[in-house]
Amino acid sequence: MPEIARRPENRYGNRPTMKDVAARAGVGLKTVSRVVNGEPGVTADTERRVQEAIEALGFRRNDSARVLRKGRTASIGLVLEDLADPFYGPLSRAVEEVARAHGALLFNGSSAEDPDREQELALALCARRVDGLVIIPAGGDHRYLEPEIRAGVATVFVDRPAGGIDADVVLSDNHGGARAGVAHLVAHGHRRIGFIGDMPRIHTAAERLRGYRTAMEDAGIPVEPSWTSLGATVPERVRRAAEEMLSGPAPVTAIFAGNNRVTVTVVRVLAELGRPVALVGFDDFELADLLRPGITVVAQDSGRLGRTAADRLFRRLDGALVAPERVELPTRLITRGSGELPPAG
Amino acid sequence: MPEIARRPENRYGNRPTMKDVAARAGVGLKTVSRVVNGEPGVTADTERRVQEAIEALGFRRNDSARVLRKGRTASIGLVLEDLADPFYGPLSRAVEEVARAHGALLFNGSSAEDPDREQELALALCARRVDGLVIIPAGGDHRYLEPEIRAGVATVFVDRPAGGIDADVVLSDNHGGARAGVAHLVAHGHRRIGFIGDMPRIHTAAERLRGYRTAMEDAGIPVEPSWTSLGATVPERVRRAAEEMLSGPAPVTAIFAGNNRVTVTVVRVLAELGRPVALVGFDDFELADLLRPGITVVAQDSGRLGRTAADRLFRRLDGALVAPERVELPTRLITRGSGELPPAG
DNA sequence: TAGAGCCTGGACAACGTTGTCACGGGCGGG
DNA sequence: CCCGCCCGTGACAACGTTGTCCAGGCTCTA
Repeated sequence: MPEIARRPENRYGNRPTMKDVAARAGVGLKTVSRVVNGEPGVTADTERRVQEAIEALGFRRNDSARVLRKGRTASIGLVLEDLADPFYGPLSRAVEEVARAHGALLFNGSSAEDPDREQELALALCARRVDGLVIIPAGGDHRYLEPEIRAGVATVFVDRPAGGIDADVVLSDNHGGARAGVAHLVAHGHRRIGFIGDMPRIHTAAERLRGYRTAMEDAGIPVEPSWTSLGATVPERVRRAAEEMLSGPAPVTAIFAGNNRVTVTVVRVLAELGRPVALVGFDDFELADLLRPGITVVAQDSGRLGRTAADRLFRRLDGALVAPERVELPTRLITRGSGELPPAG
Repeated sequence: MPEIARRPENRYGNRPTMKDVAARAGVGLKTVSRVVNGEPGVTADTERRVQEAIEALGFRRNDSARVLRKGRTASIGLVLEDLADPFYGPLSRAVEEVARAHGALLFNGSSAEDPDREQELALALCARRVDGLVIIPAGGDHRYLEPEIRAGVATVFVDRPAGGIDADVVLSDNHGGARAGVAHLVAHGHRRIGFIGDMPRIHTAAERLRGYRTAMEDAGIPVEPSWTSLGATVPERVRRAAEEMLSGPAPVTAIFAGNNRVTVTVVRVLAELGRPVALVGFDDFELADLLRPGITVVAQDSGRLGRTAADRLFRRLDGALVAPERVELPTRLITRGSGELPPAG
């Protein structure tokens, strides 16, 4: 009966370990570890022998084992809504850069705006023992993270606040931004101003709606129910909402769009309409300046959101034991033409 | 002398382990493992006791240790050029979805078009023992991955081919796409056609240039050196290149733009010019249809690139021992107006 | 030249999990 | 009624690394 190979054939495809390197170099295990980690206490000659063995075998340290031993994984997790959404690209990249500066790798996952999936992802990342989490909440209840945070997972929420727990949050000034955007329309003579936004269970959507209402109240304009559309932002629905507001005996003369997907659809509707209607959108987007007219927007800096959040996270990992904080970043109104159109009719 | 705590204070923030759960439930370690993993052979009563202990302690399995024992990490790495680039968003998301379907998590890193950084990232991921890698090459030499691939890391290259090693590659038909785009301009009567692209050391850029040359040759048009601009795609340079081609006694009447960043800059230049110049761009981009004229593009499906690559990767992980293959996905010409302008002058 | 101290290197345990195996008790069949 | 089998359970080793500690040989000084 032939001897069965002891090493299971396909663990890491039978990778060499420090033990193998040590055997080949004729030194002890720990000496290899020292060389690999650049620790002092190894003579030049020994080091050379070890290096040669490493080269020859194609050894690469198994960071999984290292992690197990050291207790830190040097990795963080980012849970966002959709990697494919241009808004999250710069945010994601910014988080990555900060992580890189701290020698950490980044796990990335999309919740697809589904609270269950967000939880599943976040907990899977915790099981991997990421050192920290940056979460763009999809759900409104994050108590499931309580044991994790207590156990030391640094956690920062971005773009939307956490629900039910006390944690760091980095937000844009959605209320103030929307208020300023709508006030801008008012300043240009509009009174019948429509608002098309996302489901109000999403915090940013609710805040922007609130900003709209505040601005209208500031201007002493009572808001007609038909001027407001909340709900899914699939193009067909936005299109229908816009068309309804723009028809009838007293149509709106300006629209405030609650996010970039809405803005784009509204631009399409207006292009077909022929009649000039003022438009201000929340979120900047590429090429907004190239359209005719250029689209006036309330811009938030998604890269800065990510950088701020990641900075906070690593400060916490570096031992800062400050109380959880809520940071609100300012928005910026960029005028390009569409928001400065006078009311028609 | 007080007893010093045995448990180092801040490993995983002193998380409970299976051992702790076992002690609390009054069962053996392995029984906890069985419950956690849903293995059979545990009575309902025992299971209940274990579950209670898990809840009470807030236990979560340490997948790092699990990985060490099992040899598979259920994670894959994606090395791309820039997460913030809209082209990579859908690609990244597609890879993530496939990974998710296979129960794997996704590491994500940007090489910033720097070969050293690509290598550093890829090797860091290998050290974490990712099961597989999806790489969008920044460099032209990937022999550094040879030992890793031999050791069993499934590797698929996307968007650009690997250098120096035999591995799976998923590409767009850059040559054919560019050729078709330029031929489209020729068909609309243009003969003096400019090409503005990226550095030819980037494979896609070189292929698209080749496609341009093939199309010109097909049409029997000799290419003037001044019609071609290759190099960094920072806006200022593209702008200068475009302005040069468009001036002089025999300016180009059409421009083929080698990627979406170039296209956008060219659109800006043309908008300022006032004179109609035909334009076809490689890569589609959002809102291309809303510009006046709409921008005609050669579109590639970045999501499909990612999906195809990830599918291949997991097929390999599932044991398929097929030879490395080169897959080329078709591109699609989308006419929107800018490519159908007749030559001016 | 002898003793003290330093410097290099290795043996060993531990990290938290899973695979292997053995043990004991209950039950069914002969 | 007894034997054997199966089922539930737990002890133990192993995964690959790092931290601790000790041994042995060297150098430097008195």
